[in-house]
This record gives sequence, structure tokens and C-alpha cells, in this order.
Amino acid sequence: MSEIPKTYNPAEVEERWYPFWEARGFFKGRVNPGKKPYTIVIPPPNITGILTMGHVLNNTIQDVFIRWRRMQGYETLWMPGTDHAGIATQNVVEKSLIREGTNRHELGREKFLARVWEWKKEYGGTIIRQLRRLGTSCDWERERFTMDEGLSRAVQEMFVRLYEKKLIYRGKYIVNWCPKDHTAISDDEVNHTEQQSNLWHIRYPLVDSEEWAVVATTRPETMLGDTAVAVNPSDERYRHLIGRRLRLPLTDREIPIIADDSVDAAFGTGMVKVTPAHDPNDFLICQRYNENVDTAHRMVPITILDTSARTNDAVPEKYRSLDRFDARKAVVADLEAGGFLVKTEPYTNNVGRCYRCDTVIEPYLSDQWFVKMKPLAQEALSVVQDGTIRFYPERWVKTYEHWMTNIRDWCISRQLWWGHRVPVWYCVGDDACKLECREPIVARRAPASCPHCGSTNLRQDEDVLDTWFSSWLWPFSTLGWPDDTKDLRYFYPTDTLVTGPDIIFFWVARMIMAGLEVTGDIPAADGSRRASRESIVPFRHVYFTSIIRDAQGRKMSKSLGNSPDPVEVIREYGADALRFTIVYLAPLGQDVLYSNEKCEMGRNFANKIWNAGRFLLMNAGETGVPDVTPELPDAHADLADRWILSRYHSTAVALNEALEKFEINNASKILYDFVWHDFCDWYVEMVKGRLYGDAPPEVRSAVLGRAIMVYEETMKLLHPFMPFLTEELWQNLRPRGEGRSIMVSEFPKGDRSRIDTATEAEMSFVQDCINSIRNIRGELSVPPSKEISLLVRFDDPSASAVLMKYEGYFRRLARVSGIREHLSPGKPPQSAGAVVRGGEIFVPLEGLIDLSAERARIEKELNHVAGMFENTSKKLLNASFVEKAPQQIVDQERAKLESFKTTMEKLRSSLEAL
RNA sequence: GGGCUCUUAGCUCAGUUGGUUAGAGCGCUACCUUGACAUGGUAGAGGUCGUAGGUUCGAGUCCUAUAGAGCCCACCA
Repeated sequence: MSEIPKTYNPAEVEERWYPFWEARGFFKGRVNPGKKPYTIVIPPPNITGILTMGHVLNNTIQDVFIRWRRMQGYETLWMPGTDHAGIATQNVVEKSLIREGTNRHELGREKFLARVWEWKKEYGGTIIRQLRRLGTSCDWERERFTMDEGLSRAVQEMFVRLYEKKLIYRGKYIVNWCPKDHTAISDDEVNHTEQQSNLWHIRYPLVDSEEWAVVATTRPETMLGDTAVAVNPSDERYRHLIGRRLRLPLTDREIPIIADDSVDAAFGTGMVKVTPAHDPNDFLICQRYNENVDTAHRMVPITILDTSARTNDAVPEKYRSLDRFDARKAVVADLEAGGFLVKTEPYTNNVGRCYRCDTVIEPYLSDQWFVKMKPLAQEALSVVQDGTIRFYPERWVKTYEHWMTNIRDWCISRQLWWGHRVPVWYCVGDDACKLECREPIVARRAPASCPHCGSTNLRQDEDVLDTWFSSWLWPFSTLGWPDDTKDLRYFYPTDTLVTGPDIIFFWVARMIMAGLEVTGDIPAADGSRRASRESIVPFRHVYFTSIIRDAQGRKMSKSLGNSPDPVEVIREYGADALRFTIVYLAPLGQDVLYSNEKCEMGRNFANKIWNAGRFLLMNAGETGVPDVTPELPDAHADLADRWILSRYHSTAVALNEALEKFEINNASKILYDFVWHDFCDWYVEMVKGRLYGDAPPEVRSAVLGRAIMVYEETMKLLHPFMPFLTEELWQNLRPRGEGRSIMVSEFPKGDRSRIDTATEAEMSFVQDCINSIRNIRGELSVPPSKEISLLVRFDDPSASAVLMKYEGYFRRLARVSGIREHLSPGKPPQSAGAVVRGGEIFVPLEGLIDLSAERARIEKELNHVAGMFENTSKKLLNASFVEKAPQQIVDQERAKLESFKTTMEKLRSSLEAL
């Protein structure tokens, strides 16, 4: 069968099998009461996204789990979909509008949204198409989008329910405002970075005396919006000043000195300027102050910036319409000129930046919608603490706990157009309306009229909801929630969530909260009530993936240009090679330094597997592939056959265990070592003698049949990792019949009772002998073409019998032409020798032996053994070791000492003989 | 300021509950195109497991301190 190519060609194979699987519906998850479900929901990639190495890792892991469980007989569903990504998508479309010389305001809301949908239709599926190249076995017919009709309904339902439970409220608060995106963002969307700045000390004169107060600030421009100066009430230095008034420089306003406990007397001067409209802490000070004064004396926050962070009309004319940083320069200059600037000291402070556009965030007072998180967090915390949901690696529990116990309310409104519109209407009222019906109307559907006054003049809230407000429903909204669907009953809760630790707060925590909050009223598959926590958490296991970095350890980023394009990598190395490499490189919970060349490892491995298959098929070429019969495993089996079966079963057992424990990179190592080192390096070499030689046909057939059987089963073990290659090989090995596929074959469990330790021990003895001969050949530069003979001497005659029985192995693996016993004492003349378990082996090298090389070789070995001998005897001379260590260990050490001793003796006599 | 992780061969990393003088891949050296595979084979060189203490009969593995690298959280102006 010379038509099988010498190297594996992934491109051709991949493009053939993916449509094959899909067309036969293997990816589909169907409600099937006869089977246990196994469900994964994909972390929905942004529609603006393109595939990154992070996605590759993430989705390969999910596919490994899904394919493994599918083959194990679970009814698997891998639910795919995409996220509408509010700000990101709106930005992309706005940019293209700007290129066209227009903008969204010119276009108007409705037309703009039409444009975004158009964009989505055109480009929103890019990442999904790329994902398919990886071989992901998602149920594509179920693909969902966070803005599709069903999911939008889920969002509205959730909003209304939480509002009715008073867990959603609206209020004027300081939020993180992005002056570039013109929207509020949540606390988690702010990145803090250190920045070299100044601390400006400013003098505020008292109104009725020559004294003054000095405040320190990093944002001097905000002084234009100051409404007070605060001191700690217990600060003796300033107690007499409380209640007195200051003249605010650069303005004609007077502000009071007030007391507040939050002021740290030790910081700066111990006096703080209070700008309630532009600083979250100052806002709280203002609120506390207002609680204790009558209405007439309330402090009113003064907003001095507009939504672009330019100064507004609330500041003196001179400073109006300035960007905040220009305003800062102007204010500092005038303070200095006016003698108000006491000093300027260099200062490093943290500034918050928008996670999208890196613009410095402005704390901004505005009306926003919030979710009250504390009541939701409680349960969500305990299901993780009590193990109902498990994290892998476990240490993320701590991070989770910390966040959940310090959780703050979630600002969910965004001043964007692209997103789920807040399902709230306000009665604008009409002439007939005499009522103060400013109450928001929160409804699942647009109300026809105001329930208070009957006016039909209603206006919907302009804001949309944070993208995560749809994502946190993902595990159940994709299954049909809020409707009670068969899918939901059967597939919920999902099993494993695979995601990056960077979104543990954004997404993982919130999904847990949402699931616990609303899924309790969905009946279970048998119609019963979901009473247990296990049945209402959105998933049972969370696998936190590694973060992929470049070879220098930097995070992959667009701006650095260091993110490889996985589609290119697939083209160059193949999808299986990429999948295997990335999983092999990514231990649970550790970052991964990745570069494309590393895929050579996976490619070489794929090629190795390919060629092992090629070898088997070439041998089957003449006679055909023998059938697998019940007798086959043991028919005409010799050492190598029994050994590979034993190794195969322990590999299958270990692999399943590793996957159960989510040790996916360990699982890939187990496969790599078995295939390459056990199967190819040893076993294939050892069967060659019987395949090429003149073994009786029934022996040859048994040997070949068994080799192919083990190989086929190994393809199944490999399939979750390398789906394309294994399908191709599995299909090539024998005719399978229409619609059959390795991906729906049974995943091998491995049989512990077939793990044969006696055979493994015998094999390792043979391997040791062969390695010793190879070492002699290599070190003494015996040409590979030169055949050698072997002389052996063992205390136990059965050992020599074993070697002679397997002379064929020695011929093939060490080019040994014959084995004879050497019973006389001493070593044969002109020979090199090695000590092996229970005896010695010699290689006569008449005329070839280099005495000094042989001496060096033996001396090295002797040194090695002597070192171990010394170590062991030291241990045994230590009375407390013999006394305290377990008997078994002590016996072991004693046996070792004996064997080191005899080995040394033999090596020494060899040296003397030279 | 709090929390977490990492430090093992030139490079990238494994090393399960403490028990032989520590492994892999890549790279390096030598040899080999033998009838699966040069994307291969065989042999070899290369490590006082960051440092200092401690627990233990025994520590890469457990504890403490310390140095370096990185990440996350935090309203000190």
C-alpha cells in the first residue's frame, strides 16, 4: 500500500471529516431520558472577536471533555453562541460611520441599530467559522446570540423579577464614567494603573479671619465643584474650625468646614476638599452630612463637567468648555498666580481607566440602574464553599470568596444604543394628567398607557443594559428560560464550565447568582421540583484555563501584535497538532508561554501516529486486516504482546482518571508517552520479526491483528484530543460501514485485571539488557552495521532462558546475531560487559574493542553504582532509620545495598580483566 | 495595604499522598537514510531543585523567614 503518504496531510483530512460528522448529526444533543446528559455551554465569544490562542485552548479543552463524555455514552450537548458585546460592537460600527463622514447621532437610534445588525450579519459569525476549523463539536443548530429574541425575553424577565423583588433600583450615584464612550461602566470594567502625578496643596482662606485651611488633592480642577472642606471630628487641630466658612479660590462661592469620620487626620494636612459630584468618597460624605441637617441646609453636589469631561457652565466663565486636563492646568496656574498654591509634590497615584478604550475614568454623578448584590451573593458564596460547585484549580475559591464578601452593587445601565433596552417606561403625562406620575413603569412588554393616569404618552428609558446582564443568564436562557422547556428540564444544570480566570467576577460569579435566583421553579427532567442546590446551580465544575502568553511571557495583545492567528497555525501544522500542543503545554492553573514553533511537537506526534498506522496497513496489505475475535488478545502472544496489552490497559485507566480529575495536560502526556515510547519505540520494533519473518501464517495474523486492535483502541483514546487524524486512521483500518464514526464509538475504560505486573517486570528486564547493549555499542563506537554476538551469565538459569527465547528481539533492537551462555568465571577475552539484574552480559568485540574507552565506560558505571551504594549504606548505618522507617522501606534499602554490592564486584572484576 | 501564583538541565516545563543519586520536549554532541516515520532512530553531555533556617529516620515535595518574577483585589484625598 505504497499510496499512503509518508507524512500526514492534515488540511485534506480535516476538510473531509468535519462535514461528515456534522451531516450525520453527531454534534446534536437531544433530550434522551435513557441516557445521562452531559452539558457544556460555550463562553460566548464577542461578535467583534477573532479567534485567539486563548479561544483555542479554551475550546479545545471543552471539546476534549465533550468528545470524551460523548464516547462514554452520555447524551452530550455543547451549546454554542455569541455575545453582542455592547460597547465593543457599538464602537466598531461607529468607527465605520466616522469613516463615512457621519455619526450615529446624525443617523438616529433606529437607523444606527439597523446598521449594527447589518454588521453583525456580515461579520458576527467570523469567530464561529474559525472555531469550526478547530474541530469543535458544538451543536451548531442550537447556536444562540445574546440579543436574539428568546434571550432578550430572558433579559426582560430577569429585570422585571429582580425589580419586583426590589433587587433592582434606580438612583443618582457616582459611577465610573468613560468620557470617550459616553457611558457608565461597572466597577469591574475599570483598570487601575499607577501614574506619576502631583499632590497639590491648596490654601482656602477663611471668610471671617486671616486664617486659612490647606487641602491636598490630585485633581485640582475639581475644586471648582467643591461644596465643603472636611476634617476628622476628633482632630484637635481643626475642631474649632468646624462650622466656619471658607472662600473658595477662583470662584465667588463660600463653603463650610464640616466634620466626617472618613477623613484620615494623618494624611496630608488632615483636611479634605469635598467634591460630591466628582468623587465617590466625597459623595458619601455629602450624603452623611445631609442626613444630619435640615432640608434648607443640605449640601447640593455641583457637577462641573459634561459627559465628555469638559467643564460646563457651573464653573466661572474663564474655565468653561475646557477639557478636564486643560482645566487642571488653568486652575493650577491661577492658583499659583493668586498665591493659593502652597506646594506641589510629586505623587504616584492610581488612576482608573476604561477597559475598552483606556481613557481615564471620571467619577460622575448620574442616574443609573443598579442590582443589589448582597442578597444574591450569599447563596452563591455558600455553594462554592460547600463544594456544590467545584473550582479547578481550587485556589480560585479564595479569590471568589473575597469578592463575594466585599461585593458592591452592580451598575447595569449603559448610555449606549446597542444592547437590551432597559424595560422601563416613564409617563411623560399629557394635559389631562394632573398626577405626579413619575414612577417608572417596569414591564415585560411595552405598556399601552400609564397605570396611574392613563396617559398614553410614555417614553422608554433611553439606556441599555450591561452586556453581562444577558451573559449571566447564558446557562439557562440558551435552553429556553424563562419558558419551562424540555431542554431546560433535561440539560440543566450544565456540568463543566471552561473559562479564563479573568472573568470570574464578570461572568462566573454572576451566573451562579442568577442560576440560584431563578432556576428553582424549572421542574427537573422527571417533573419533580428542584429541591437541592445541586439542581439549581448553573454548573457543577468550573475549569479555569491558563492564560496564554508569548515566548517572552507577555500577554497576547492586538497592540503588541504578538497574537498568532490560529487559522494560520492550523494551516501550517494542522488542527490536531495545534489542539494537542496547546493542551499539552497548559497545566491546570499555570500560565503558558506559547510560540508557533511549539506546534512542531504536536505535528511530529501526529506524524508519528500516522506512520505507525501506515506501518500496520502496509503489513496488512497482502493479507488484509484480521478480524477482532474474542481469542485475539491472547492468541500466540509472547512477551511483547502481553506487555503492550498491559501497558494499553494501564494507559486507558490512567487517562480516564486524569480526565476525571480535570488534569487534561497530564492526560495528553499519558497518551504521548504510551504511543511514542511504548507502542512505537518498543512494541512495533518487537513485532517486526514476526511480521517480516517466516512465522506461520496464523501467528503472523494474530500478531498483526492484535497490533491493529491495540492501535485502534488507542485511536479512540486519542480521539478527544486529535479528532481528525484519529477518524481518518480509524476509517482507513477497516471498512466501517456508512455513518459509522470513531467519535460515536465506545471510549475504552481500560481493564485493571489486564495490567500484568509480571509481564511488565520481564519486559523491563529485556529492555534493560537491550539498553545495556546499545550503551556498549554507542559508547564504544561499534558501527551500527556490525552485528555482534552476546554472551550471558546468570545465577538463575531461567534468566538466560528468557533472553535466548527472545533472541529475535535482540537481533532487531540491538543487532545481536546470537546469544550463548558464558559459564566460565571471568569475562570473555576482548569483550565489553555490563551488569544487569541477576547477572552479566558480554559483547565480544575482537579487534574492535577500544580498551581505554571500555575502561572509561565501566569506571563511569562503577562510580554511579558506588555513589548509590554509599548512600544506601549510610542510610542503613543510621540506627534511627532502621528503627523508625517502615519495615518495608528498610528491607527495600537492604536489598538495594546487596545488589549494588554485587554489581560493584562484577564491575571491578571486569576492570581487572581489561 | 491585603490576597494568590511562580522560581527544578541552555530554553519551556512535569514531578501525584515526603521514601532509589530528579524526568520530558526543544536545543546541543556523535553516529545512522536498516523494508512506518529524518516531522525519524540510537547513544551521550547537561541540574548542590532561588537562598537561609526548621520539622522528619528521610525534603524538589511539609513549615517559617528571605530574595526575585508575575497576577488579582483595595475610595486614603
